[in-house]
Amino acid sequence: MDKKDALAALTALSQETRLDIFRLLVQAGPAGRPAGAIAEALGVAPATLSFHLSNLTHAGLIEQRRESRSLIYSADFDRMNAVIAFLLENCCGRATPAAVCEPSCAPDTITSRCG
Amino acid sequence: MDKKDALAALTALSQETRLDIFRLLVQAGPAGRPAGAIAEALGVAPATLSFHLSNLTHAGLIEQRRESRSLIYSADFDRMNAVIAFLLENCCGRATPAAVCEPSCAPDTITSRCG
DNA sequence: TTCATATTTCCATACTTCCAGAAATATAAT
DNA sequence: ATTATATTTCTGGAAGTATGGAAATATGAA
Repeated sequence: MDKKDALAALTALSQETRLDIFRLLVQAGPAGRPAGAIAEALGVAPATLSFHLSNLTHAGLIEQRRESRSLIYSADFDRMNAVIAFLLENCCGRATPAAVCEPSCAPDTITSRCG
Repeated sequence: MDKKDALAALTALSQETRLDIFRLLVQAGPAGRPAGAIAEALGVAPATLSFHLSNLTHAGLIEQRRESRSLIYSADFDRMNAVIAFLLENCCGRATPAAVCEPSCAPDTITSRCG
């Protein structure tokens, strides 16, 4: 991940509504959540939610898929790993531990380790 | 670290000049760097640098101390650790490894480990 | 095709952030 | 005291971001 991508991710996550959306989707795991359910859970207007979902998507932090009439959004865990790796490498002056981040629905599969 | 603090840190780091400043200060280690040297290194106007330093300070990511006429800024590594811990806990659905982040000038003292 | 549901795009408004010149403040040297 | 150096605060304009109502688009059901 280069600086441009990291800045985009940090910008996306530095807004309260978007951070809330992302946290919700992390909890939801790979199954994700339809836009409507996110809007209801967080109490934001549909147009506003759409604006923020678009922002998170362009930052590469979430993915979209259609299921019938619903658009399902889910967190991109690999991308979030890359963001954290960038921060560790560039803003902490040390090397990155492997795979620190996993879907919460699969806690048994955590593979992180430090060398 | 609560959500409010994490948002402040993410907001601060999501701006290119401020990310550059912080990276420079991480490289500089606990010794830090005077404002003038940062301005020169990054090629930003003094007033602009001061604006960004103030922003980073309020976010808790850097500290200031005076040495004669110079104001020396340095990265707050503990705070950066807390930001990464927040991201791991809240945006990755997993627990935090201990102390992932150390001053680059003291690589021998890295204490990180995963449980 | 007609209707309902789910979501986005368009638009205007309100607000925030970035920037750097000019003036102010703090410290130190002569 | 006067002068020089280092940095911040003040200021205002330009640019970017957030919000939500209304209209448009996409899908599916009757």
